[in-house]
Amino acid sequence: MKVLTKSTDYAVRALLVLGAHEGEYVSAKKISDEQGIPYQFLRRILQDLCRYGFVRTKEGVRGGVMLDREPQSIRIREVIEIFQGKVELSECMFRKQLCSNRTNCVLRHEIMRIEQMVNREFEQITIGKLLDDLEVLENGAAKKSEAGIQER
Amino acid sequence: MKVLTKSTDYAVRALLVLGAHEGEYVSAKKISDEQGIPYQFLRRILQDLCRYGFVRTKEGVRGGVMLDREPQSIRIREVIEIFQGKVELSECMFRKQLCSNRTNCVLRHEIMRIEQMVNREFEQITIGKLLDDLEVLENGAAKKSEAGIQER
DNA sequence: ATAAATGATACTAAATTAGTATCAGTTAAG
DNA sequence: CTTAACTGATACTAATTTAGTATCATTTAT
Repeated sequence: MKVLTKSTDYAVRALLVLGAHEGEYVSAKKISDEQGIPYQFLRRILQDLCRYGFVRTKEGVRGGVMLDREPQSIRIREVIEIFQGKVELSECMFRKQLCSNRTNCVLRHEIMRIEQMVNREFEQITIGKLLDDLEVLENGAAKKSEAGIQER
Repeated sequence: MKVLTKSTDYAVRALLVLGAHEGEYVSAKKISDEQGIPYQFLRRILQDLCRYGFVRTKEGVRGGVMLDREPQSIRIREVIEIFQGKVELSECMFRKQLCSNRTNCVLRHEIMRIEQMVNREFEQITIGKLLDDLEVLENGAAKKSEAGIQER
């Protein structure tokens, strides 16, 4: 049972990189190299993020991709929904108006409950929050930044 | 994002049927017909459930499958693990001792938290509990049992 | 003019999930 | 003592989803 696909994972990672460079255009090439994400795959992901208004792009030399929303406003749930669709139950339960057999219903009910929980959780996690976590991590690891050393 | 596969869904439904007939051998054929589950598919699922000790089987005429554990002791988490493996994160995060890059770590951390939640939930749902829910449903639908009809 | 970028989109490959088929062996019952 | 109703074991195919590659056109800074 895998929760996140590569697409979602890569998208989040790309958004984090962009969040760390707000206001700048960063090229897909750079993100790809930095994060070890297959270039063409990442390209498509970024195009999707653009279509959905998460990022804006600029063509040509010195172009690239830039966040187009506040990091704190970008919820992981949204990202998951773009690349994996809505969290849904054992789907069998949807087709046929309402599940024809009762045994189905009871499981369905429990699963819907759990899925709502999961959705609420993913709703609370934002790119902004993850960036904060990242910062804490970096500062903990080695308190640099005194000399203004930029790290990865 | 699909939570349960057909295998798990079918397995749970089969276990519910068996739980409703404790102490009797029920044939795969009957379960298949009753629940609309592809016969051969169900057969394999039942064999797995047998290997893992959830049910016992009896060959030959009048044979079939019977629960081999208390319904209340069978946790949905166990069933999911048999057919879908452990609930795991975006796997990319496991390979390589610990995720090589930091951006990975922060998401990973959150996802592990959520997955633990989900696991705890699925741990709480048992076949016995679902059977109880079912009973409530049925009684609500048409209150018989006044005449002492044994139900489950 | 050219190199560095994205836009759009088609294609392939790999993995997972779902479903089918076959044959051998067991057993109750007529 | 045969037959029909069962499971055991396992191989196979099909469908779907996920992952990754490739190509060509267009834009733009230098």
